[in-house]
Amino acid sequence: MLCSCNNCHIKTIFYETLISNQLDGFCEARTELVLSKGVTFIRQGDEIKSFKYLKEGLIKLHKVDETGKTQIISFGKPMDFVSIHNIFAEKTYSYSVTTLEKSIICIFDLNIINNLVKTNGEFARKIIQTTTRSANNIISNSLDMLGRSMYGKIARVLLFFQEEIYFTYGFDLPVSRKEIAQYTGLSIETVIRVISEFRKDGLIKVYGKRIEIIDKKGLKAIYEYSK
Amino acid sequence: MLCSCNNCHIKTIFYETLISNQLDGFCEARTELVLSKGVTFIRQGDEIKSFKYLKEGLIKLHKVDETGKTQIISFGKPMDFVSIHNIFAEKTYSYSVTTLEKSIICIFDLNIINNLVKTNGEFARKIIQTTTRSANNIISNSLDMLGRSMYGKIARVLLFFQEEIYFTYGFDLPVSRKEIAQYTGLSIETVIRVISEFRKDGLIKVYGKRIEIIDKKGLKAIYEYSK
DNA sequence: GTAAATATATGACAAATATCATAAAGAATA
DNA sequence: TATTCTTTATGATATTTGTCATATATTTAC
Repeated sequence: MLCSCNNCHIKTIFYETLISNQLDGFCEARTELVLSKGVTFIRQGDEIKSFKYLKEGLIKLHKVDETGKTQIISFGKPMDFVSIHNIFAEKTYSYSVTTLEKSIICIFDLNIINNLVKTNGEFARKIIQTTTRSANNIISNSLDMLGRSMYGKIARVLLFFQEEIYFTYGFDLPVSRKEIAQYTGLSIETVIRVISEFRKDGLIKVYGKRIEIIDKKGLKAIYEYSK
Repeated sequence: MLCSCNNCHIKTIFYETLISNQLDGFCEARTELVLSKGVTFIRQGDEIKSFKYLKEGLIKLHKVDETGKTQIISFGKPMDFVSIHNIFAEKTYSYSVTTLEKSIICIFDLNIINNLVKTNGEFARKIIQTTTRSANNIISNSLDMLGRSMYGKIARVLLFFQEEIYFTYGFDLPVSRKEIAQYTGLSIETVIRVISEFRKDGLIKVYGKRIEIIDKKGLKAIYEYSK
């Protein structure tokens, strides 16, 4: 069965808003794509033809600015809408999307979604709600970053992976120091140095990509007092 | 007549998507509010009861974080939806809104808008489009700021007021140096110093709040090469 | 498996930005 | 008008962050 995943946010929206015959057609129109780590499956400038949804895995949204510098906009986790920030507003993507781990993407034809928005107001309302929340998250994030020192920025990144992605104190960082630099706006060396300092201060243990958070309170304090 | 403003974006959406009897009821339900400079008409934490639209003037969206520091999120100009970023997603505002100049706000009851979204899919689609575009602007803005030096940040602010608000090379800055600091994440002294430097370098003339852009190309070059 | 490329790490130094102090000008208030 | 408060301004100095150089470890390509 195609629409059988547990905890599927979009399925929940469908069940809450669609009448059952709409739901059936919808599930049949779904495509599932299994992608390995490091695959760029949406490219900045590509025409938007489908609505994508992250079922499993981890992704990054990133873009290249006029000067050629790469910036990471945000990280996406399961149940996130991948393509929301442009899909309803523009014809092409203004950013790229790349998997950071093996991921499963659900793909719906854009016309079907658009049609549902047009013909089902309750569905539309839910979509507005979800896209707005997601955009709000990105906005709070960048505003937050803008006001913090390098220590606060790095602490936030580590806490993000611990609290929102892996839930355990030990985990393998899915991003390189360079990618953390692209996300925080810091230089690579600064990122490496701050991680080293955290290690020397006994806040974390580091074995290459492997991070173990030893003193979470301390890390959180650094984050909070870093304004 | 209540719905008689030219260039009203929301009226355009209505005309394009509503049938005429819906439109009539809508215009009658509208309230217009004239506010002088410096009035905070939406407060962080307030319950969201209406949909607000900036007809004339200039506003700032701002918030206070946990540490008590004020941040300016964005500036709003005529035809901007004031309340979009929370209205469909949350029950209360996560930011405040204050006039920077005498402004006129159009107010619609939230229930009416919500009803239209539910019953008119084309209207819903337009609302999604507008809110998404606005959120995208804020996101590009903060990402852009994150990657620039103090010179680039200040140049951007000055160019913003010239290109998007006043259109003339000479204008009165509607914000204090302190507010520019809250917007850019720089310290007040740095903002003042950079403006002074721009003046000493002949890029602008400064008479208190009055700014005259002398060398726009130069300012733009500083902005662009400031990554 | 070896070579090349990339990622991590650290030191030394330079540049960018913040902080503290002080002062003058303007705006708000009594 | 005098007084207080806020804003703008600038210097001196400290702190933060970036750049360049170099080294080792790790990954990728052949």
